[in-house]
Amino acid sequence: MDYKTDGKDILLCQADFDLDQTLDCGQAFRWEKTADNTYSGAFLNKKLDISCENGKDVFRLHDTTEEDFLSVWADYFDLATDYSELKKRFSEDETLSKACKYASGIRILRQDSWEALSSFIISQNNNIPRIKGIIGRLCEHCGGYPAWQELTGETEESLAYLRAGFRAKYLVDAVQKIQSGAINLEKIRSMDIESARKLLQTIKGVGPKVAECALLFGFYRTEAFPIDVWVKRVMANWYPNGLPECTRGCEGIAQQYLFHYIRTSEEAAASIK
DNA sequence: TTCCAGGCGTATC
DNA sequence: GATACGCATGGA
Repeated sequence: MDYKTDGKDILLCQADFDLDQTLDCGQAFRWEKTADNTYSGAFLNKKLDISCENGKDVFRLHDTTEEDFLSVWADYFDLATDYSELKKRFSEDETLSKACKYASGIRILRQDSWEALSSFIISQNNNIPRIKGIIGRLCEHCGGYPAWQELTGETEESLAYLRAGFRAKYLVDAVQKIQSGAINLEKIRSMDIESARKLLQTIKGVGPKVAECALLFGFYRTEAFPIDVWVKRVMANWYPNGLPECTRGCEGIAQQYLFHYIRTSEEAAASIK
């Protein structure tokens, strides 16, 4: 890892990292762009302002100790993974090659399991701006993203301020199942993926898609492959016979390039039905 | 006004 | 097991 500290900030030199593509691509919902090349956000109860210094590969993590950088942010931003190598693998496939070139700075964020699970419960049949709105109200009300322990005792009615609609009762059920011990997030971490999928789907409002998102973004199970309305279009248009071999074991990471590509690129939009 | 959004529960066959 | 439909909310 190529970085230095000046006693106040961390300066990180990092390839394959673009703030817009990573922090505003629908995998995490509480990073806010505060200026050109600058985002403000948080992981658990640690806040961070991060800016790109040269429009390319130099990043400033403001007011960050070396200890926090190494023990928290390096992991969160998945700095130990070689995305150049991954993209090289993916680029054996023609469409993936285009998707990786289109947004070459996407990384998977290693998020908190509860935040990812609850965020993607909120995400269902919803659009990204409104998901951010609901999560923003939740964080404002709780003074940061609430741990599940802080939500025990909440009801569909007491969560009305979120304006989350029918999803509020699903959050309540998730909290209750974790509180009762029926779901143990730490144990899910070490489960085989099929058992983890089944267990997560015992929560009301958690089906195949939300479970895959929780596993990919909250548990870093890179083989999890969330299929939403956009990825359905990806599969129907480009992979009617399934994903190519080169994605094996990292289907979820490939998915993030494809999701971003079909959702935002004009080139992709022009080539689909 | 109608349609849609990082879907899922339920009813019905 | 497959398919159809309703669902809260708010922006386009």
